[in-house]
Amino acid sequence: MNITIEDIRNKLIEKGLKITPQRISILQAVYVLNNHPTADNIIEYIREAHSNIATGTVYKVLDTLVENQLIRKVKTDRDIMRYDGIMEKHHHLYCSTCDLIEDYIDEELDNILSEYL
Amino acid sequence: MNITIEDIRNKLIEKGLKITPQRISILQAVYVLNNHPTADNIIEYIREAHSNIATGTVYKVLDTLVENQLIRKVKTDRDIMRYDGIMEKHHHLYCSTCDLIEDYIDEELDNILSEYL
DNA sequence: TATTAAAAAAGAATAATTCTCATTTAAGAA
DNA sequence: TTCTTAAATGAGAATTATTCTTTTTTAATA
Ligand SMILES: [Mn+2]
Ligand SMILES: [Mn+2]
Ligand SMILES: [Zn+2]
Ligand SMILES: [Zn+2]
Repeated sequence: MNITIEDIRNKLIEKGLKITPQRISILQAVYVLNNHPTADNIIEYIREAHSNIATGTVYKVLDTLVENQLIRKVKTDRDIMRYDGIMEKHHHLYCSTCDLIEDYIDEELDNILSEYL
Repeated sequence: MNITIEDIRNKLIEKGLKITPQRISILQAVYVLNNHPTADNIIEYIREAHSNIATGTVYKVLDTLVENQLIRKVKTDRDIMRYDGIMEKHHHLYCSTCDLIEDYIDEELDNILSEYL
């Protein structure tokens, strides 16, 4: 179930967003890095793959993707924003020591929370 | 149930902390401002009351007070730390629009959460 | 009163994010 | 295809809450 560049283009098109190499790279990076990367992780990843990209562009594009519900922002205890390409409802297990975020699905917890009016 | 300067001195003494005018002012400010003030709220409040204080001192003292469990840090959606002088266990209702934090006590919720192993 | 470790003052440094503005480009029109 | 232009990007300066560094002051104890 690897996501292709074509899939990414389609996601952008569905949202009526202009297709740019930067947007494709960034969305792909979020998927590939897939453990809630920081903006910096994404910048590093894209620059390693030989294409340069401006820092401001990355933040701008990430915001656009969040606004269009293609990715999500994840806050942690630290002052660095994390990004999440998984849009299905899920919780996070978070270790404040090493700043690791693990996806966590628990229907029982969901039920308890939704029953609590 | 107003907290006096003497109460504040005693709290500091109980924790084995040196009594300084800055520590007294800051802890008092947290109590008086009492709606989860920012470091800046505290600085403004103390400076209005005619005494000058260094920004770094306020952050340092707040950290000391947190370490000694005299106050708590409260994170919000914004990048500004809030401080809480109420040490009894309580939840927070948070409005991300106006950044207001309201204390919230709900034993039923506490029970549900503690029963959820 | 003298001693001294701890605290505070002052202001520079940090760093993630945002902002500004000149340049480039994607996408639709002709 | 070429033209047009609103939108996107690049480059780097600006922002800002917080931390750090160094010097000076002070609270607590003897
Ligand atoms: Mn996740
Ligand atoms: Mn509170
Ligand atoms: Zn860990
Ligand atoms: Zn509100």
